[in-house]
Order: sequence, then structure tokens, then C-alpha cells
Amino acid sequence: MEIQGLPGRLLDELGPAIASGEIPEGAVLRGEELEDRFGVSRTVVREAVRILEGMRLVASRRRVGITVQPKSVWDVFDPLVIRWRLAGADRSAQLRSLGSLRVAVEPAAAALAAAHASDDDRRRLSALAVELTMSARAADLTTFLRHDIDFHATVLRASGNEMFAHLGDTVGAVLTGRTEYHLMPHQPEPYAIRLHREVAEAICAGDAVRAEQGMRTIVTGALEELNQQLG
Amino acid sequence: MEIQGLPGRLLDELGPAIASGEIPEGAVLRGEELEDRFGVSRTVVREAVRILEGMRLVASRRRVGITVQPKSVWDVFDPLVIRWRLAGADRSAQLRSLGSLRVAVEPAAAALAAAHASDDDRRRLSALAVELTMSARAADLTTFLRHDIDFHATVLRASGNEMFAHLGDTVGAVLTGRTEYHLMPHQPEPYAIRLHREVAEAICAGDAVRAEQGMRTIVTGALEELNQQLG
DNA sequence: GAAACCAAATCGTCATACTTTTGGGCTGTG
DNA sequence: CACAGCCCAAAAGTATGACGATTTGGTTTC
Repeated sequence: MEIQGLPGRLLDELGPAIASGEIPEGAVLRGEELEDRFGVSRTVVREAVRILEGMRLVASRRRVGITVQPKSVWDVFDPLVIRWRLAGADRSAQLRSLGSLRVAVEPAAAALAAAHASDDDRRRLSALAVELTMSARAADLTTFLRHDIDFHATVLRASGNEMFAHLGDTVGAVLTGRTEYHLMPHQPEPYAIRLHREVAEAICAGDAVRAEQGMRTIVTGALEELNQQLG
Repeated sequence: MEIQGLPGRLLDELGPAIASGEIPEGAVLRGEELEDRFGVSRTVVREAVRILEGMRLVASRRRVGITVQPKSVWDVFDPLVIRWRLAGADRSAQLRSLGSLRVAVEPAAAALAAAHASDDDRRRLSALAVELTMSARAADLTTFLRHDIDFHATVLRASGNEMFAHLGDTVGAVLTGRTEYHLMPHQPEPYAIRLHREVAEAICAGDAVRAEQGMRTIVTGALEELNQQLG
């Protein structure tokens, strides 16, 4: 998943710094300065910068340097950008944005999944719903989180829409994030778990309406909880 | 918007070729081969490849080369990837995916816009609804398209959600695409236009439910029409 | 036949030199 | 003093040669 090599190391420094706003919009970096600062060659700096340019975090112009772009042009759907923002200062803004996105997308995905899921997907969802219940009862937050992520990713993938499917990792990052930063009840809510079972059953039964409803309740609930926690 | 310089030129060749499937999954390119084929230096090839790697279209490994990644790991939200796919062989798959995405996102955006739009946004939406009506009546498809794109982008931006806002360009690409490839009625449908006016009014009035409903009707209509055209 | 080893292929990194663009200062003039 | 145009230097863009690192696949050896 990560970009590797020395450019990757550079990226791990610069990306979060820019995404968190530590290096503000309009700031100008010089290639040579980066070479010195990180003790790497021109080649490495240029390739790292090219990648950042691909994400629209920076733009490089002759005679002026590498300027940090305004947030409004960033590729906010890039998985790395999302992760960097989640780890940094505007974590809460990012969580809010993603929360709304989930409310829009996941119910639609659930409805599509009810129509298009493969038998394998349906089996997997049933199994995950059970495991979710068990790990919640055992108060095992780590495996609960793992299964929760898996559940939502499976629904998104089962929708048959490649773009929805791709949001699986992103949703995973959100769930991980809110657990890591203690934005979650320490005990998973029994009601939320019942809803996951409900959604799994609906998808298995091919009931698009019920699947969509259930999922909508889950994600709007998560969003409300988030808004409460963040004020 | 474009990546520039020689790497950009390379990208314009390789990106579409990969995104369209012309260079299939698993294919292996060698850096030196690309140097020869395009008559550029290692530097340029490497930077272009880095960008493609950032989009997860390819992965570069020692001793083996630059391998085209399976479609499932591509950054399908990257604007360039979307454009390349729209221009190439799986245009219809891409249009379908984007259609579903619009159905999920745009109604939610309209609802949020009704709550959060600035006065300026509201004025702009009203104006666009009028201009839309006029250019439709004049059968001026070019300006109609321009205003249509502007309308949807404005709603997405007015939602106040940066991720929704970012989909404005993408939706624009979809609308442009389906016009260019004659996947649209040559005369804009009067009913669809009435709906745009309805949405604009609802957002101006702060009526989230009505805005969401209207927008949902618009985008589901567009999706159905698309499915009909594509069989 | 299996395991260890070696060699070739290819990317990764570095150092350096040259080219191209462009912003800002300098100069000269009205 | 204001303004226009020219010129220069600064920074990114490109090219190239050399070397290092790593993986693969065949070959040798036991």
C-alpha cells in the first residue's frame, strides 16, 4: 500500500506536514532545501514531489519553487491524503466529511448488495455479523474493530460498484481512527450490533429496502455520535 | 490541472493505454524500453512511472519491471484515472459506476446545501436554473451543458462538505462525456429542467427534504436513461 | 532430486552538467 | 517621478554515466 524507497520516506514526512496544515497553503519549498534537509539526492526529492503533485498537494514551478496548494484543490479522495489528515490536526474535519460520505454511500451500497451480492459475500456477511456479536459480548475491542471494518468493506464490495468498493479501505481508516482516538463508546452498543445483523439478513434475503434502511440507521447513528463527541 | 513537462506527455500516452485495458493487467514494462519508445531520459520515465504508481495503476519492482496492477487496486477516484477511463474502452462501466455514485451523493449534497448554502450560492443556483431553462428552450446544447455542470457543481460545493465538493469536476466529466458520446437526448427533457428549478427553489427556501427528493429524481432519471442507452 | 550458490537483469540512488523558463531588478527614457 | 523594456540570475526540468541493491532463475554440486 505504501510507496516505498527513499521517496516514500520523504513522503511520510512531507505529506503529513502538509495535510495537517503544519506547512501552510502558499508556503514555498525549494528542491535543494529538501535535499539538504533529508540528506537525499535530487532524484529522490523530485520523485517524491512528483507524487505530491499528483495528489495536487503541491505545484512545482520554475524559478519559484514548490508551492503548497490550497486545500480546495487537494485530491481529498486519495487514500494517503485521507490517512495523513486523519492523523493530523484537521482530523475532526476529515472525520465529519467522511461521516457524511458514509451516510450517502453505504446505504446505497447495501441496497445494491442485496441485489448483486454473490453467495460467497452473503455467507461472509452472515458469519461476520455473528462474530461481531461475539467479540462485542466478549468486550474484545480489537477483534470487534477488525470484524466491523470487514463487514462494511464486504458490503461495499458486494455492491458490485467498483467505486463503492474502493471506499472500503477509507471506511476502515475511519473506524480505526475513531477507535484509536477514543471517539467511540468503550463498549460497542448492543443496538448497533443488532442493526448489523439486520443488514446482513436483509442482504442475504435480497431485501434491498430493508438493507438500505438498516445501513442508513447505522451510519447516521455513527455520524450523530461523532458530532456529539466533536461538539 | 494537467501534469506538465515531458513526464506529462508520457502520462498522456501510458495512462489512457493502461486505463482502457489496452495494456492489460499483469503486463510488464521496462524502464529502458519506455526511454527508447518515447525518446526521453531515465529521469522523465521514472517520474512518470512514479505518478502512475501513486495512482496505483502500476507497481515497480526490482529485477522484474513495471507491472500493471489489477483494476481492483486502482485509485478509481483519481480525476485523471476517471478521465482516462471515460475516454477509453470501459467508458460504459465507468459511466455506470459514476451514475450510481451520483445517485448516492447528489441527493445528500442537495439536502446539506439547503441547510448550509451561502446567500451567494443560493443566488447563483437560482440564476443557473433560469439560464438552464433558457438555453434549453433555445436548443443551445453547448451552453446548456455548461450551465448544467455548473449547477451540479454548485450544489455539491454548497453542501459545505469538501469531499462532495470535490466530486464537482467528476460530475462535470460525466455530463460532458455523455453529451460528447451522444448518450443524451438531443433536446434536454422539459421535465428534467423543471426539476432543476425545483431543486434550486428548495435549496433557496432551506427545504432539505424537497431538495433531496428533487435531486434524487434527477440523478436516478439520468442513471435509468444511461442504463437504457447502454443496454 | 534437492539445496546452495552464482550471475544477469532491472530498478534504485547519486553526482553532475546542461537547458529552459520566469520573476524581479536595473536602466534608460519620456 | 513613472513606466516600459531589457537583461540576468535563480530555480526547476532534462540528460547521462556510474554504482548499489535486490530479486529471479538457472546451474552446479552434493
